[in-house]
Amino acid sequence: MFERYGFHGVSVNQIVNECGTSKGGFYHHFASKDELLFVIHDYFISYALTKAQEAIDSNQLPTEKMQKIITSFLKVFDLYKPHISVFYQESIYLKPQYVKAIKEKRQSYKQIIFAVIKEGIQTGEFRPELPVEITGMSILGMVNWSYKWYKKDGDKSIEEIADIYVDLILNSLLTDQAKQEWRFKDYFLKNN
Amino acid sequence: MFERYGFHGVSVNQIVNECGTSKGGFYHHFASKDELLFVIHDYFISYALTKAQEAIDSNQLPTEKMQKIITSFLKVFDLYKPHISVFYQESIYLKPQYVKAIKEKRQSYKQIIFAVIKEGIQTGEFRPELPVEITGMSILGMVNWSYKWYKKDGDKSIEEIADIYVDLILNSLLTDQAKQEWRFKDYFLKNN
DNA sequence: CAGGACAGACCAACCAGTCGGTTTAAGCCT
DNA sequence: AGGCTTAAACCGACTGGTTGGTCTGTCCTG
Repeated sequence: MFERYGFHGVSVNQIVNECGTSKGGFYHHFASKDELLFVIHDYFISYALTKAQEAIDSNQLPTEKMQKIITSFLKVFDLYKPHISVFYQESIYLKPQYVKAIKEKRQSYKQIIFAVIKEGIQTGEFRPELPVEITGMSILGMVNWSYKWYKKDGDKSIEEIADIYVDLILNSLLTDQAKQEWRFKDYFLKNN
Repeated sequence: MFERYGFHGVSVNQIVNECGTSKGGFYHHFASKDELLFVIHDYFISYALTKAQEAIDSNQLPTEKMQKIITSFLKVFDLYKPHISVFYQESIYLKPQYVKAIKEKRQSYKQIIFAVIKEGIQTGEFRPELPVEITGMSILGMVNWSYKWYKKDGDKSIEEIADIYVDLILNSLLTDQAKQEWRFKDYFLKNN
């Protein structure tokens, strides 16, 4: 077996070749390959966190907050697909300091989602029998996974996908009573 | 910077050391590291596929089929968590022949889920306004992602998590009419 | 002419895979 | 039962090649 296929993610040599630069240039700007990966991750996670924070800081109903979070979450995949793909290929064996920093930001995002679900249950919009953590993780998983299949030139735009996800999620979360309220009707897909 | 942390997944040396065997022994049983990874993946994906196939071959309502698929899907994470973890760390740069074989099995699984959703829409159990592919991918993502956080000794058992996921998914899928039918009541969480 | 930006040869570490040799154990003959 | 044969199981030093990172030096700009 002689064939090799480029084993372990993207090497620094590949990066500098495709950028038309050099090893020296690269290490002049980044302390290590780990740092580059961290910066790439920070770029898109910061966008997601900012948008989610904006949503929960607003004076809106939990349903509306959830809609805004899901929509901006999916938007991240549209804006930063390349960043995210690099990161998911490489992320496993970063130095502990970088892993820590990344985990903290992801933890914050998770907590925002949990907080909205809790608030929605308190206001009576969301079903009280739902366990906050598992429900939150299911939402995170459902949306996060879409980076694996979403294509910019696919059948559906990111906004259309977001509308579908919001419909699916709110159908799971809202109480029967809340679903019948007029103010929420715009969040559901039209029954053709 | 001298420190190294074992960069790219698990090396063959690490594997044979921890197994108390040797390079020679390893390559006596496997043609390549790729083949080992393929065998590991095939082990758990075959279980999932078999269970899902059993579900759709049964003479049951789409709702019941979906419940069986989700439950067995989650069970895979309980049974094969180590296999799955190894695979997700390593999978990116397999030789094309292995990638092809793996993608085919994953494609089959996807098609089974799509088929159940289609059938459910045809029988009137599931909401006709839902797009089959996106809905299917959202279910796949939601369940698949749980390998990242599920712990055997966590708060909730895999069966409890499955019950919650089935509730969430069926609340998204079922029509208002179907939800009120007596025969589906057991699939929903109790309203305490 | 000073200092940041960049180039690329170079290095030690590490990787998947090889190969000649050794151990183990089962089958067979007497 | 005990020796003989044979092949599979297993070992680990070794190889060719790639990796992340370093270092010396050059270029460019103020």
